[in-house]
Amino acid sequence: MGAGSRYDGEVLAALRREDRFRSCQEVHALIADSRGGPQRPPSLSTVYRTLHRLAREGEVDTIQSEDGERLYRRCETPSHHHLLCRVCGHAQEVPHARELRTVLTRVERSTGFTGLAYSLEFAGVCPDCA
Amino acid sequence: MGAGSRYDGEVLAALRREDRFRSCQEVHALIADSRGGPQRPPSLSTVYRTLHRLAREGEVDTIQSEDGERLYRRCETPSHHHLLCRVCGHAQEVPHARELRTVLTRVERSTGFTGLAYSLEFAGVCPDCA
DNA sequence: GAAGATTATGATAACCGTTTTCATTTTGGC
DNA sequence: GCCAAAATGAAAACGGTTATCATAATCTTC
Ligand SMILES: [Mn+2]
Ligand SMILES: [Mn+2]
Ligand SMILES: [Zn+2]
Ligand SMILES: [Zn+2]
Repeated sequence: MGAGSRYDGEVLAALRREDRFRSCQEVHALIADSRGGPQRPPSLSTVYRTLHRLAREGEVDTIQSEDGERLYRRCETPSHHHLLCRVCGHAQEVPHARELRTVLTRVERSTGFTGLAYSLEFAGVCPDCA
Repeated sequence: MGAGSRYDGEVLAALRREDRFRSCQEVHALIADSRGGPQRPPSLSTVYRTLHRLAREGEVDTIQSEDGERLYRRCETPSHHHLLCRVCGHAQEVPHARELRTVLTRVERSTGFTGLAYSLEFAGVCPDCA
């Protein structure tokens, strides 16, 4: 059932090229650049389809930029939050914050909501940009 | 310096009509519906401009829906997180979680990032939908 | 390995929320 | 009222994403 694309490897490699979230069009350009020779890169359609599927399969994480662009990143650890540099866009994973367990049960009890989930993201200025 | 629109009142009233995040086009439709008589509603452009400015001024909060739509809500408390029902879309504010102070300083120290900010959102199933 | 069915790909158009443009209308100061 | 400044409406432009469909690659079965 390997319902995969022949470009999965190159797409994931492009995402790993630098530690930041990338748009589909950036990934497409990165793949094109990484091919010196005359071999043609995948079409933009294929990159869109591949990233969409990789996200659905949980292979890549997605966020939405402020202007509605979908950005992708290949994450390493299973449970983490994202920390982004506001200046250079550098992204890194920070370990899951245990304190959120307490918060979660408190919110569940005080509101009556069930099946609670959360999303926590950080933004700041990285050491290089400071 | 009241650089406001003559429709601010109606836009905010539409947002308050029901407790959920609304898109610009929804707000536009709500305003149109709320006018029984022959008086014409504001144009869609004006609603876009008004919501954009109200968000910039901090009068309304914005989030991005999964498909990239910008959604707006008129919030009441100064510091809070959002809790959304996955079924009906109901939104409510939950008080700011103090535990995040600890998390924030820990992330700052362990990563070297400065000027850290966070965004924490909750989603679940509200009592009515359960 | 050939024939046919199935799936992936590429080029293009369609889609849709949002922004820009600009002519017209409304507002505010004098 | 008169003029300048700001707001509005209608339409076009924009940009990221998805849908379409003909073609190409891959897989199945014999
Ligand atoms: Mn991640
Ligand atoms: Mn809010
Ligand atoms: Zn940086
Ligand atoms: Zn509900």
